[in-house]
Amino acid sequence: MFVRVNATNGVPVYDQIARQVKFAVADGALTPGDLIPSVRELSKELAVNPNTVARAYRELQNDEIVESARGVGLAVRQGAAKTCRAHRSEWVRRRMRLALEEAFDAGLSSEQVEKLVGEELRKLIKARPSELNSGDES
Amino acid sequence: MFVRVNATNGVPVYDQIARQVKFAVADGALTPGDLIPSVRELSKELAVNPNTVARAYRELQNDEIVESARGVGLAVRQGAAKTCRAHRSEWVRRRMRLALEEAFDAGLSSEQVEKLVGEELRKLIKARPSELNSGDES
Amino acid sequence: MFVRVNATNGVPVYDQIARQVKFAVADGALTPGDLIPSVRELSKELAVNPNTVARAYRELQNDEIVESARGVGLAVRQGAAKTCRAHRSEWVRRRMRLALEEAFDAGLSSEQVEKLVGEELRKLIKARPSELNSGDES
Amino acid sequence: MFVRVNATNGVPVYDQIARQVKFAVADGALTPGDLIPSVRELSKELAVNPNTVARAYRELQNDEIVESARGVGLAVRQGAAKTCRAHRSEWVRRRMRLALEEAFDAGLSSEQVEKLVGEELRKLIKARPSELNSGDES
DNA sequence: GTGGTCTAGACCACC
DNA sequence: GTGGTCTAGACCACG
Repeated sequence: MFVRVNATNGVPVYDQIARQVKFAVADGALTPGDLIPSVRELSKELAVNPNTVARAYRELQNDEIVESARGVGLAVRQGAAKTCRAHRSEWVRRRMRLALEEAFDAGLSSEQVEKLVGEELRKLIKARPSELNSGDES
Repeated sequence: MFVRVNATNGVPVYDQIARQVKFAVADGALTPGDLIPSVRELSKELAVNPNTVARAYRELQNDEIVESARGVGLAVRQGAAKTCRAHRSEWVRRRMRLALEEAFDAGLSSEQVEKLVGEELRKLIKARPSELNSGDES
Repeated sequence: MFVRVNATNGVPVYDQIARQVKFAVADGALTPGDLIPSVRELSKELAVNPNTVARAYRELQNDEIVESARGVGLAVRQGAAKTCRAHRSEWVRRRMRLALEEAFDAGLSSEQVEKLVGEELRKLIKARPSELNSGDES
Repeated sequence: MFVRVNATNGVPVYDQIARQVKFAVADGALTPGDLIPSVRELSKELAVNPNTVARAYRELQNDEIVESARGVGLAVRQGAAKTCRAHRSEWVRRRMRLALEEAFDAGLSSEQVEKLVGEELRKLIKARPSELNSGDES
């Protein structure tokens, strides 16, 4: 299954779920017409309350990623992949920009920031050598 | 004044205050013996609840950045600059690592992440040309 | 075929089916004695659960629009046209009144409502020039 | 108070609340900077569960009508009036268009629809003579 | 079986 | 005091 939640990192569980579904769509792991796991199923699998999953799914409907197929379940909408890639891109960019701004606000020079980013990036690439290439950004 | 807070960005106000004081010390804008603004003064200036400022100052005392000069106020401690630079460095690194990890978790390839970071970094450097060089990192 | 359903617009599918059969009778597209499509036939054509069609047909029997012709199917009853026209009229009126009430509840003035209704009405008439005149209202 | 809910008309309570707050902003009854009633307060007044109010308020935040002032409450955002008038207008229009489309789909001629709308409109205006003029539509 | 709404109540962080 | 998150469980309409 494509969803994994961490209940202890402060990020709301419903948010983690919604985001991971979006990323799965962005990657093509879910394609238009696919049904996403039922609320009850996923809530059992993740051992969280069904309402929490329902809340994540509600957000996916608000964002027009998914639509309700009456009495059947929730299906990925046409064109969702594009939306999801855009969301993902935007989201990652925003997080990155925030981190960089914080570094500058902390009083570091651009050289210091550049050096620090490079170091952390290299560490992470070394730690995750097996990254599969995924959907390109819009 | 060296403190500016944003009440609507989700970051706790007391946290913003404490951090900015630390950064001011790291930069040498505050040096050992300097008094930091009184709780009432700063709370008035920032239009913030005095309890919030008090909480920030409590954290600064816990972290041994400032100490109470009885009857006078709170003064920056000897050796605080070193501590603050270490805090700053550690904090910025952690934030950066988190942002990068999130980017990978979102399914981006290392090339995509590298490109994106570079873009955002260049944007920010252009937007803030007047960065003063500040204390080097431990 | 005179029935078309939209599974994603929130209106119950069985309701859409029942109503459209009634409207067909009101218009004279179905006349007393005509057999309506079998449950299995219609369910296959609409790609809908047979239970859903069955439920629609049950309502039509309750409303005395159709009756079971044993071993043959369901047939439009004598006098059904009059009933259907009445249902149609009542239903349309109720929907219209609700929409208008909502507009007032939203805080619009009667002038604003009048203007808005006129605009939408003109748009629709332009978009559907080929309306056939149908049964007059009771 | 500017909110009144009807728990028996099928429309979700949280939806009624969110919409009525929007309409209050559209009308200028709430202006930017105003705090909307606290979750607990409104839930007590309407005798509904606090979570239900919270859900309505969450939607208002998603729609950028309102923003959280940390520890203080939810405040109407700058520019919300414009957004709210647009939402209101769009919403009323959509409801009206649906009702009119339904009338045509039911097989009525444009003359019949026009007549029917006129009748219902006159009835309602007579029943609500004291409509105050409110914010114009964008 | 599916999702949707609502209630009741706990716990948290923040001001 | 404020909102935010999560749990637990009930009830409903739909297929």
